Amino acid sequence: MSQRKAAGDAGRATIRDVAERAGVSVASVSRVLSGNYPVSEELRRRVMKVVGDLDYVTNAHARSLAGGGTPTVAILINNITGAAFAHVAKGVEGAATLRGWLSLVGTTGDDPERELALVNLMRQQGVAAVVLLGGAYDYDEYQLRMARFARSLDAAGSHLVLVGRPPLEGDVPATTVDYDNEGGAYAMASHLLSAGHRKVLVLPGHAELTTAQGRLKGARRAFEAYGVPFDPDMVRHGPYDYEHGYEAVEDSLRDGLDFTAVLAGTDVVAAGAMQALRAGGLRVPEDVSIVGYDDIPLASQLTPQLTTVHVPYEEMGRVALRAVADRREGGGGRRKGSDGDHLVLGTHVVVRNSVQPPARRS
Amino acid sequence: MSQRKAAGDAGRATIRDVAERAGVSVASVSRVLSGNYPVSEELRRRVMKVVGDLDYVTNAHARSLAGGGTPTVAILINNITGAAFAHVAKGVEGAATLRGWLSLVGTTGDDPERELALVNLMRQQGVAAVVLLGGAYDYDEYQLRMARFARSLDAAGSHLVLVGRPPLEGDVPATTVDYDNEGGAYAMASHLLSAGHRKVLVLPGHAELTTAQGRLKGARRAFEAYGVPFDPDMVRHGPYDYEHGYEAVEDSLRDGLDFTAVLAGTDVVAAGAMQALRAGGLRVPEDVSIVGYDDIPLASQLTPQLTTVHVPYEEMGRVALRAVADRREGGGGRRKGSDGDHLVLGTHVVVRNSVQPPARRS
DNA sequence: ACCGGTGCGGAAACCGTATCCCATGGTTTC
DNA sequence: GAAACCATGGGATACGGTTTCCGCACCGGT
Repeated sequence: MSQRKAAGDAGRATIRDVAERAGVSVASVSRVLSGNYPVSEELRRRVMKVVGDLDYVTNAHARSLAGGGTPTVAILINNITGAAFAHVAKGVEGAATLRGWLSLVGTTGDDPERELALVNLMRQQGVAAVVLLGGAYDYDEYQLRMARFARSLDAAGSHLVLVGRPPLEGDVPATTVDYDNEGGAYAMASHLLSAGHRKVLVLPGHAELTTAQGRLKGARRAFEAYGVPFDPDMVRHGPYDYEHGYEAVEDSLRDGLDFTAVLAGTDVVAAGAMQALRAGGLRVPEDVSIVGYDDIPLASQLTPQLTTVHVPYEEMGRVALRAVADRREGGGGRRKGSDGDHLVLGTHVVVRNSVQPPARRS
Repeated sequence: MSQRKAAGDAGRATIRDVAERAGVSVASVSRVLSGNYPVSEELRRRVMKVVGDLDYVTNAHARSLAGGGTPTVAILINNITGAAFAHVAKGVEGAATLRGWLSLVGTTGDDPERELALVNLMRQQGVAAVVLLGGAYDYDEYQLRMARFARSLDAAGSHLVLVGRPPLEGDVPATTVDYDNEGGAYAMASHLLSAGHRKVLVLPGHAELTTAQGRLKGARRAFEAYGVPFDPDMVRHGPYDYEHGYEAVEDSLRDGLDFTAVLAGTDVVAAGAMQALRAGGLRVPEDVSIVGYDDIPLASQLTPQLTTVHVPYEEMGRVALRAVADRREGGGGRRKGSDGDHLVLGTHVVVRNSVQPPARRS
């Protein structure tokens, strides 16, 4: 339509508008704003005045096209509603902000299709790194897919960070930030065993989920260490949600399963289990003990407060971001599997009030 | 360094690389990819082959500079850890994804400074809209600040959406998606009153927070409607967290306050209150009834399950995004305060097991 | 066989910013 | 007093795409 010169025009002000109005060159405005070049006080004043008047902000797209631009991290999360993930996200975000980085959050809803789309989207955005949160499904296809992602991102100058899942096999350009999942489960199960429990209902999670596998394995090892036979019939798999905890216990009670404790794969599952026990007329922890995993706020808000395994989610987020930042600054030095590509954080049992020595039961 | 032509070069592939390798022009590649221009089958095939080989994705920055680009919504949230906010975010995200929009999440940590920085950051990103989540602090300065944000964004072709807080006063270019906060509180309080409760401890939240003010006002109106005098001493203000709920009840018990029910401003506050009551040797709901507000998953996971007010958080998110999308498509027709700028969603009481008629107490 | 139309590919002009290179004027140095 | 220099500001170009405008072929019609 019009010559786009019109004063009160719509659309945002450009650096050119500022330059023109201040009677200086575009380059000068850019320099005043980025401040990486000597400028006279007079010039700075004049430019800043106009910037204020026009409420000008630089166009981030143009800036990053031209080479500048603030680094961005993308956080890919299954479900923004999950407390544990939210804490990791918080950690990443906080650490990113601290360095002036930007962070995006995308949710995949557990849909591989959507995950693919998001990774590509992030690649388009030219993000410095993509942080993938949560346990992985242990299919071969999944491994391949991730390896492809990693290479793809790497080729584009970006980087893949896996948080809360085991590292990829082979020589894949990705960083993993993990926690001692199996160790936590071992400690947690040991806690129950040393309290005298022998009949334990185990709700590790989905059988194909790496976190569930690790937790189950840790528990198993503890049983072995205590010389207690591990009964596979006492294991019920299912999703990490309240409903599963509830139903698993409900079913077990109906089936007449004999147990004095529940080892839940997650605090939320534990909450469901607790509710089902109550519904079944059992007291916690007098009749049945319960332990969880994750140590989300919910754990200390339940009655009784839940004994659980603390996972340093927020710190994992911070560590993940630091890893990316270091790699980016450190220049692309060593690349291949030299360690530093796999960080493992510790876990520990938090003892609260949901465990007692087993009472005699029917 | 080198002439940037080198084949296995680092950095992502450009559209030029694709064109060259496919033996066609840059324009043709662009056309094949955006698909808004007729292309021969042969050409499409050749280009797609190379795109696959090179694992090429378009540079989002360049694209949006050139006019195209996918619209982006920014979600600004106080604390990503809050369940209610997370649900709104989920709603926004879901609706955005559905239309192929992108969404960012930023957290302000309740820091006005950071909020300002984020809004500017989003302005730089050229987002289609900025969605601000959560109750507002009712200072005059805050109103001014928001009005400035709104105008700033509007001038840049973006738009401000306020979710879960009352609309801005005056003629400000912003959309508000709100819920019937006061009505919900009115209904909730009525529920307690009709059960026979007359001594109610009220924990509405921070006195300056608009949501807290609305909830308090609704409760007050219910008391009036029932002809029950409202005792200001029975109101304890504080943050919307578990600790506040716990401490408020703990203090009230210590002070010897006489109450048969707790009207909490939030489910999380209710959870804290419940715990404190138990710690004080009181049963819920036999000795003291409790109600919450928000209806986050926690509410139905507590024991007893919490009677609360359902707020359609996720839907609010969807509605917020729809409002933005409509406005963007509908062309900048009407602007000023004609309604449609303020949407209000309904709330309703969800009755569970945390309320009983009052028992006789000391 | 010539002409107009149609369909498709190419060259070039932007989009808004950062930066490289050069011009200029005043200051320091011999 | 002239030459070399430093501090600044301006002009031009690159970044990676999209899109408009053109031109070239190839088609059918007369």
